[in-house]
Amino acid sequence: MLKIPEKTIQRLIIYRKILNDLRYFGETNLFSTKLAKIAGYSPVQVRSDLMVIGYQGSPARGYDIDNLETSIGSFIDAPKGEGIAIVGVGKLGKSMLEYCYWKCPNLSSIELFDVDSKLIGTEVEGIKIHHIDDIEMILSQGNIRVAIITVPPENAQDVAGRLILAGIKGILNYTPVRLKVPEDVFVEEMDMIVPLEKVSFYARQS
Amino acid sequence: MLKIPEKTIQRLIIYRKILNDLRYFGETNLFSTKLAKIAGYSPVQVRSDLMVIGYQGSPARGYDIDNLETSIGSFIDAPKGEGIAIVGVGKLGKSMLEYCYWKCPNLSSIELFDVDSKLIGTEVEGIKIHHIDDIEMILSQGNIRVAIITVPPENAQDVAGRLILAGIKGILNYTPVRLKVPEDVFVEEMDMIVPLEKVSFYARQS
DNA sequence: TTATCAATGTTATTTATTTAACGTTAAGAT
DNA sequence: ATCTTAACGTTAAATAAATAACATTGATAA
Ligand SMILES: NC(=O)c1ccc[n+]([C@@H]2O[C@H](COP(=O)([O-])OP(=O)(O)OC[C@H]3O[C@@H](n4cnc5c(N)ncnc54)[C@H](O)[C@@H]3O)[C@@H](O)[C@H]2O)c1
Ligand SMILES: NC(=O)c1ccc[n+]([C@@H]2O[C@H](COP(=O)([O-])OP(=O)(O)OC[C@H]3O[C@@H](n4cnc5c(N)ncnc54)[C@H](O)[C@@H]3O)[C@@H](O)[C@H]2O)c1
Repeated sequence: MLKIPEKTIQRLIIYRKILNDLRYFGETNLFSTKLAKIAGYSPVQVRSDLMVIGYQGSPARGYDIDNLETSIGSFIDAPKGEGIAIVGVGKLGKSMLEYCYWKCPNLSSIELFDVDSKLIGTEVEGIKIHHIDDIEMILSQGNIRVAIITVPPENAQDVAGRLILAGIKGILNYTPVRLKVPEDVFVEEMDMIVPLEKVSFYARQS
Repeated sequence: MLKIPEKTIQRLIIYRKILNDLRYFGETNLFSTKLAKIAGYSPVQVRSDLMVIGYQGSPARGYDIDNLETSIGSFIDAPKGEGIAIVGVGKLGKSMLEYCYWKCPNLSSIELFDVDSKLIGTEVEGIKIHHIDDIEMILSQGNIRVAIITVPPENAQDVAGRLILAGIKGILNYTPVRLKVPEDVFVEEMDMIVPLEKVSFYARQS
């Protein structure tokens, strides 16, 4: 299979979100120029990205919003929806859970894990918190491949190891720890310190 | 001035963090190979990144950790420390504030803003929350160029506009809204939905 | 019916970034 | 003292990504 650049995938996801918003406002079609303008890229960029998923527009009417949104969806999304695990249901974990719960479009299930005995068995958004020791058992049942880590830094590597044993292939890492993982596990760093320092650097340049 | 790639800046920040950790454990020097291994890049990448800041190591002893950390710092950091504004002191904003307050190394000041009359005047971590209407007045005094937006999506664009009027040049945007900003304002998207869908996509491929 | 035109899909070019190659350096061994 | 060697700094090559160029499409109007 031919390798699709991460940046392209990222932009496709952004296009999809924009299309969804526009559809909500009753728009039915648009040209690459408009999509590019909203997304903040060039029209050529947009067109060549759409080439990747093989979507065909019309020179006269541009792209059909409904259609294109569906096409991107069937390219990006898991066919049966994605299940995720959130490990560490503290302040940040709870915030992320609530956000996912209300805002993520293609989420089929959420599992919660912690070690705090005061939390185990309680519910957030109607979802029960399990003990981290049960993670392999619980994840072996469903088809959950993605996890969010929001535990204290000192437990992050240990948790990552357990997640991988339980079959997790993608991680959103909110801790400042650089996790050691096998090659086939995809980690996305969510810590704010790197972006904050980067923004601070560029803000100073301008 | 010659343009430095964003990726290089990002990696330099990561190197610095690693060096800091190693120094904490009493290490005094290291080779590009080791730094690369921990950071997850190639040794050549590391060496050519360090070339950008003009740091010289020794073929025999590699890099002096203390020295290199300082060199990266004086290249990346604002000389007098960076001040930031956090707009929207809700669940997420508070979480970010506490994290910055305890974890950010080069932060000289934090200003908080909200609209909720129940919050105005109260303190978090000893920092008073101001009304958003006072933002221009307050930011005009200090040298704050960076802001974090954690308000509801419907207010994000309005807040961004006010921040820019108040002289902000860099934004960490935690809302799912794609902000319209002038060319010289640097925006970093912090929303989790794009990364989550991306990770989900790649997790499925592997 | 056919000419026009604006926007598309695709290939070619340019630019940016990463990786490889190689000469240089200095500590430690002979 | 000089040889060896492993790691550095730098230049050159390769790869990846974005942009530009251009041929193609099909709706519209003469
Ligand atoms: N990315 C960011 O911008 C950002 C912002 C704030 C916090 N953080 C990081 O996120 C993490 C969580 O922060 P928080 O403020 O929510 O902390 P918190 O203390 O409120 O929550 C941590 C939770 O993890 C649980 N936990 C501890 N060890 C565990 C384990 N082995 N398995 C499962 N659960 C475990 C704790 O019981 C607790 O409920 C920290 O690493 C913090 O540094 C990141
Ligand atoms: N990036 C992520 O992963 C992530 C996660 C959770 C939430 N979010 C987003 O972050 C934002 C905040 O989420 P939250 O859960 O903290 O919401 P919240 O309602 O707890 O907090 C929002 C705060 O913003 C204040 N506010 C509203 N309008 C304002 C204005 N014009 N100026 C200043 N302050 C104003 C409110 O008074 C409130 O205190 C939302 O946009 C949400 O979608 C993002």
